[in-house]
Amino acid sequence: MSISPSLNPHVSVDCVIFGFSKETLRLLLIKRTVPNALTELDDSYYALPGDLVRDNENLDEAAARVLRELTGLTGIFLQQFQAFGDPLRITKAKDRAWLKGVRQDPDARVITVAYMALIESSKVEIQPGSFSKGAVWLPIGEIPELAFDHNEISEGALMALREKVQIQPIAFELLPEKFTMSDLQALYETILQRDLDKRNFRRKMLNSGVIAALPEKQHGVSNKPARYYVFNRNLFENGPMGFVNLKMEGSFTLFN
Amino acid sequence: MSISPSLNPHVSVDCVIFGFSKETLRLLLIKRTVPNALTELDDSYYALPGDLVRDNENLDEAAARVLRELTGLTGIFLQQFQAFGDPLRITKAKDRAWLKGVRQDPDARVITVAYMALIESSKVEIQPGSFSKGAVWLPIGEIPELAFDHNEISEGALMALREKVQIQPIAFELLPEKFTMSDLQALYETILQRDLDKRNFRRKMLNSGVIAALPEKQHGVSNKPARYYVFNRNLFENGPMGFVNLKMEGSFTLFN
DNA sequence: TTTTTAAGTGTTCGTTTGACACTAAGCCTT
DNA sequence: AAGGCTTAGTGTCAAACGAACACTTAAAAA
Repeated sequence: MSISPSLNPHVSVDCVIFGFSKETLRLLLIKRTVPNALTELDDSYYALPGDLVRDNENLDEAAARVLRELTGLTGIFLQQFQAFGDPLRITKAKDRAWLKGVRQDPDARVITVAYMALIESSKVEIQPGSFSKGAVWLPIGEIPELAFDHNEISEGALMALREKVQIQPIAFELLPEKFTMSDLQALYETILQRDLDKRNFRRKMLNSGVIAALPEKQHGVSNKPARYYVFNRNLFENGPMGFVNLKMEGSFTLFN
Repeated sequence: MSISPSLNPHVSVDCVIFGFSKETLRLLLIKRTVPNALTELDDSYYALPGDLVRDNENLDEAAARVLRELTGLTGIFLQQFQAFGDPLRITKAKDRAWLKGVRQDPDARVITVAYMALIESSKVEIQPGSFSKGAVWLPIGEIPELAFDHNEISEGALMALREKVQIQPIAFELLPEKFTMSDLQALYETILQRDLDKRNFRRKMLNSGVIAALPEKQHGVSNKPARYYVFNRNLFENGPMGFVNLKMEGSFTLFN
């Protein structure tokens, strides 16, 4: 290890992008292909979308850019949750092979600031571009070995999400505009990994004032049609640059 | 702004060190003297203790080192809370003057990972060394303009502390081994900036099991002597490298 | 002995939580 | 048309918790 200035650590942002579909919480991961695969190893693997922070942007902007370049979306719930900077982050052979194709100094250390994003997965249209070698939504229970320390980062994001969701009404970011109580409950149950009582859940949600009932109900379902609800967007305000911040203070706790 | 590799951002850690004395919450700040003060400006100012992260250490280690080099203490509650990386962090004249004396490339951007530390302030003995130009405990209500974006970082730390303290029993880190209920309540009231009901506070604390009564009471006070309590250290476990992690899960909420 | 100061103590009421089981509405099948 | 299937939707009660509230006690000082 040199101490020359050129080996200052690189600083990147990585986005742990959560979605919810088919009753499962999923992560949006990108497929990396090692450019010059001289090895016999499988030459592709998954990673969190991320990029080096550019000279002229701050960390939030860098994360928003990564998200936009991959999904085309802006104004998404996006929150920094932890910085990772172990000097031994980059040890896997595949990681080193990939870096060689991409960086001037593949031996330099990388410190990454991790963000979590919550998006309604049906909104996402993967953008053509450097990320688009292939991006997939993988259920959180089926995440394979990822690049670098991205497994650890994903775990951290999930833990942070579980905590957040019990304090602030942010889970709605993962649902479409209109949703049923059952949708919402299934989402919370998936995130928290435990069953919630239906009646208590409804009572709590309705009393809290974070959702409002629509006159509309489901159509064409082969059972009693469920009422649709919307999240009460009055609780939100728009932050400095397209970010969404919660106005609501405290007082949103859950169940059982 | 160049894009040459030598202008990779620097990565530093900064420690927001909280202490509690004379019924006030305080920050431990260091005094910086601009080496070649060619200006007429006052040539010293306060900053958060911090340092560049070294090649061979991870972020937690760097923060622990900064804390140790300044205070001589190890095994302190120390927790990362946010990374700051605005490209315009370094604009003040004093900051630039100081950097010129210290860095090879004073124009390079610095991204800092901020930690908060909770220590019993009477334990601190300021160590001789690079920080020791002068270090002081300043009440959080009387923090002057600090270096870089350190005011913003301190504010963030205080907000993070307020949140944390309501969820996990960490405030004890700021008190001596033995303390009275009134000490404890005064601490919470200071952190949360609101009054708490004495009887409800006692009940909550005792029922929660996080403190245990000692047989011992105060001596030589000119009023009814208060009982001493200790924090129940069984709730803690020692983390990988002298860090202290909480075992306790959820279920520690406060009042009013 | 009285005064001053801070410690210590219980109860009541309203709210919130958690446990729990049946009816309603629509489609599908026969 | 009737019955079956599936999911939506609803209320009550008991226990725990939270908030409000005032007097007595122990020690030193005057």
